[in-house]
Amino acid sequence: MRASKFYIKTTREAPVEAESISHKYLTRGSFIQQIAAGIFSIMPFGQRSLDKIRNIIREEMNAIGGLEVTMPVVQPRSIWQESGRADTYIPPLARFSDRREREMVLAPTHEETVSIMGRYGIASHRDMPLILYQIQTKFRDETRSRGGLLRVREFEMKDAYSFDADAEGLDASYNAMAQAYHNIFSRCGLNAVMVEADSGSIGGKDSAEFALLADSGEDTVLTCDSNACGYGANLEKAEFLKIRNASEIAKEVEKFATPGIKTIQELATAEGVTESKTLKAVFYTIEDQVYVIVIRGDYEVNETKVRNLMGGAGPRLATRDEVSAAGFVAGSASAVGIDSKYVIADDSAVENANLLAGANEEGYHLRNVNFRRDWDADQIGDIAAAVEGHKCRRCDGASLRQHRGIEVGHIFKLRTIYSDAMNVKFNDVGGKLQPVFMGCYGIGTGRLLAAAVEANHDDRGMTLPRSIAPFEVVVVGVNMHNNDEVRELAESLYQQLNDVGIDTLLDDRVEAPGAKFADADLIGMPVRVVVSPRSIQNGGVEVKHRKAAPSESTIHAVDEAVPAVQAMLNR
RNA sequence: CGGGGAGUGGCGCAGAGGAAGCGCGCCUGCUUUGGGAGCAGGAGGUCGCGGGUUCGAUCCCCGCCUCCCCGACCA
Repeated sequence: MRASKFYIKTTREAPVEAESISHKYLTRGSFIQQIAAGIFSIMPFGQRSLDKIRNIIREEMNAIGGLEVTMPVVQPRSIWQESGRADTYIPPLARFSDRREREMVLAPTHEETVSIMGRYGIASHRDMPLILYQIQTKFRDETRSRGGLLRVREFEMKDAYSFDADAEGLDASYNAMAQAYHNIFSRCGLNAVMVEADSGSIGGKDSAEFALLADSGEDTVLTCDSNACGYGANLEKAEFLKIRNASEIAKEVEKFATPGIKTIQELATAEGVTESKTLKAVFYTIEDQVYVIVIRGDYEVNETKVRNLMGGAGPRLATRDEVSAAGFVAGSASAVGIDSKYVIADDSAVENANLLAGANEEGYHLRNVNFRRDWDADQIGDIAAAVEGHKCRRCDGASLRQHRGIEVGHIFKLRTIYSDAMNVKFNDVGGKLQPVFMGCYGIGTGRLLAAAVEANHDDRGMTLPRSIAPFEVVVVGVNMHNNDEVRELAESLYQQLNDVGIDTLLDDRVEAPGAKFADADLIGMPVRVVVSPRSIQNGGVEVKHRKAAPSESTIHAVDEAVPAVQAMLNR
């Protein structure tokens, strides 16, 4: 490709609203153009990088037997009613009516349509395993967009779906997909970690997320410090080892005055004990009912874990009015004297004796409160949030470390939730009708590009790996428009590089050399070849890797230039 | 959904109740040519939209729209 025929509209300055590195560089490099909040056009440079990403994904999907399909963005709402998600997936689901007043949605994901595709043809265990995938546009109307392509409303996703006859088959498909994902991310220059995750609104059982650890991410990921252990999970899912207090004989409850004390910290300080000797009471509303959630004072509640414990209903913090209407005294609240139906407890709260708790009376607390004797809960489980420094539960010792991360991929074992709802069934070996075991697997292509920039850049621009940079090599002809020798050599080199299959851009624009160098660096041309009167005088052409300093170029004789470029590309 | 901020040529910004400006970019010509060149001459704006106040509003007032950032959190 010749730069004079390409659409290069780089700028020195990025729009003020561009906060993240990837947003700035992708905008300045004319890869993307914003149209509305969370809605972008992809420009020619961006298109080239995304095409390369898509091809890497296709190769890896095809390698595990995936078959590419395309499913519709616009779908009748009725199929969402069939799966039961029409009413549970409300905010992100963009709806409209067509001219016949038929209710339509813009697809945010494709479990429904792929289930319909699956049930059309899967009749026998012999039809499986089957993996279908597509690379296609999604729309989610809820998420607050941010960071350029990092989080958008309209986005392209590679979504794959597996169909298997049983749980073992699903495990095999899931594991093959996990390996394919590792391959994809490493080929795109990303060191992504696979961590356990909550399955959220997609549903299903096991799920894992692939995260690029980066401060610009909006995900929180915890990993075990021990390399041997390797445990990792996102915040919604992460478990940790709860350190129990030393066991004690239960003592008599004592009520005592605590004027002005409202917080756990104040209470623990006033009594001269650690926060682990206290019980914290927090109020959540779940389906219009106020619940008191009890957790040991040194831990925090993880809402996602509460949702899962309560069967998927969305908890939210109760309002001040709801709390007082339910008869609780904020600041001095506890589960003591509360009907256990409305009490949810973290296991940390029930495993420790003689704790401090609110007296449900303004200005009073209780000493020596004990589970079962003084209060009870119908729902008990792990609902505590892990934070940096907590001990790993997997290896019983090492500390958990907390990171920010960009979620670049997510894989789920759906099992039979969609096949049951959507009637995807097959005859097993014994001739019995069984639901299909499904899995689903997603990668956001645009986010992957943005993440790759977050992970590969310097102060001059992007340093994307060869595999996903828009071009592999740029040949810069210095003043080639008015120097025949330079022009002929640059043209010849351009031809030779193309002939050996290297994706090359010839910068034949009438621009000052500095402008061409600045653009090559901004866009992140992996290898730069300079042809100029000076290079010719020095014996040939200059070859430089993008990551090398501007002074670190090497001169190569003309007939050795192509092998030198190939060697540098492959290093 | 809550809180904060911002809308002025393609991009970055300034501006004042009375004839819309600067830098970058763009066009033409000349000069220049190794890290975003110089000179000269040009093109390009419904000052987000609607209403109000005023002799006069891009500026003041009211309403709306859009975009960005932060928070989605413990009583």
